[in-house]
Amino acid sequence: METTEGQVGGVGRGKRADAARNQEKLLAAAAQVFVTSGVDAPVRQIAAEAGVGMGTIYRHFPTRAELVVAVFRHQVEECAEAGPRLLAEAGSPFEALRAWVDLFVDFLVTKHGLANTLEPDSSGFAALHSYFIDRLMPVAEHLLDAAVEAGEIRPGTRPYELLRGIGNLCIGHESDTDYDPRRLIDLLLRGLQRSS
Amino acid sequence: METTEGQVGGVGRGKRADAARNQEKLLAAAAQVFVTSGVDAPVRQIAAEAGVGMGTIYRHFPTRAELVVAVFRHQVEECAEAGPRLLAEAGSPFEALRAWVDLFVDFLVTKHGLANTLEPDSSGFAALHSYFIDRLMPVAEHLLDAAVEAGEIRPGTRPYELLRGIGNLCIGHESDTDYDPRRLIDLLLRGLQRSS
DNA sequence: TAGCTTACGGAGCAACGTTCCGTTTCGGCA
DNA sequence: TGCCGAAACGGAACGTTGCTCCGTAAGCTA
Repeated sequence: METTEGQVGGVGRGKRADAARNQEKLLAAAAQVFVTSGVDAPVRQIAAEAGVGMGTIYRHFPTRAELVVAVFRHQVEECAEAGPRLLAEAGSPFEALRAWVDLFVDFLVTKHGLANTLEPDSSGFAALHSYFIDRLMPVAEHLLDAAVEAGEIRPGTRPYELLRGIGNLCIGHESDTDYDPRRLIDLLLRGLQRSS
Repeated sequence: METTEGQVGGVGRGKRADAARNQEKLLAAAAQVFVTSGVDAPVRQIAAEAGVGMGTIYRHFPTRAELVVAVFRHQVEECAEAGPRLLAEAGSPFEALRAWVDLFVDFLVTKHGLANTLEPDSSGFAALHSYFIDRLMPVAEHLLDAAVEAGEIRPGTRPYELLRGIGNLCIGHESDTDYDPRRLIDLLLRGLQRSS
């Protein structure tokens, strides 16, 4: 599951200088292109934007998903870390859950087309799915458990399903001004609450 | 919005015999292929199954969406007609709404990949989206209004959003045994209920 | 600086949706 | 019955995609 070398982050320590440079260029170019054309942008376009050949992009990121993961790693990480913090700060576990879901939705909604890739198959995006789930599901689980514990929501909701549901609801919000996923997600959260 | 001639249903009245025959063959083949390979099946595959050339399929159904619409028209119609009937039969408007949503979900869930095409853009599937919305939104609206009227749910939920939300939640349920859209849709409906 | 290793670039392949047009078939009319 | 224009057919061909492959270029080490 490695991106290029043993561990992530260091871009290219130990690699050849040009390889490290190109990896940086690719990450920057991809981030740029994702903003304008969405995460489904043609690989060629990203390569062109980076001034790099097709071979290079696939050597650094054998799968599109790995490129996407690399680009968004930071933000996913932030989102994951926000979970426990919100739990400590917010007035109640449920409020923490709500705030965290907002964060997650913001993330998905601002990344053109990201939500569509959360499905397990999604033609080669499996790695992306795994990464999201691996990193965020424990956080969601923690928040849900706390809210159950506090008696604010009914037990029985699966963290995985909640994440996928939220991801799904965020699909296609762009280019459709009549559709605001947040309202539906709000309904979902209400549905979660203990109906006392 | 016509499929081939002025009105739907009659397949090919007034057309040449071979044209009518081919349209039938295409509908049958498409229905068949959709079951096994999903609605995203390659056009070539449908043409081959029908024993027909590429040109023929595109002449009859200028857009994939129109083919899909033609194939599922019956079932969409049934679903639409079930709305008022359920309202009359069920114990309460909310129960009718729930039953109707169940019907809708069944429809989406049994058609491999159909849910994915409900987005307004979805690369040429715009016609499909329009058809679904045109036909089903009034029904949903009616049910929602009745439930609001009866004081069972809070007002303010847009029928369009509800339909799209349900559609979205149904995406990707196949090939993921851990994901059951129905549980989430149940949450959504709970969230709709007046929290008295 | 020589030479081995690593990485680069883009031509090339397969699959797809869609278009286009030469060929075939139909069916009304003499 | 035979003719002929219109209607419909089939599939080759085009553009676009993801991805692979390998000859070439660059970097690093000794």
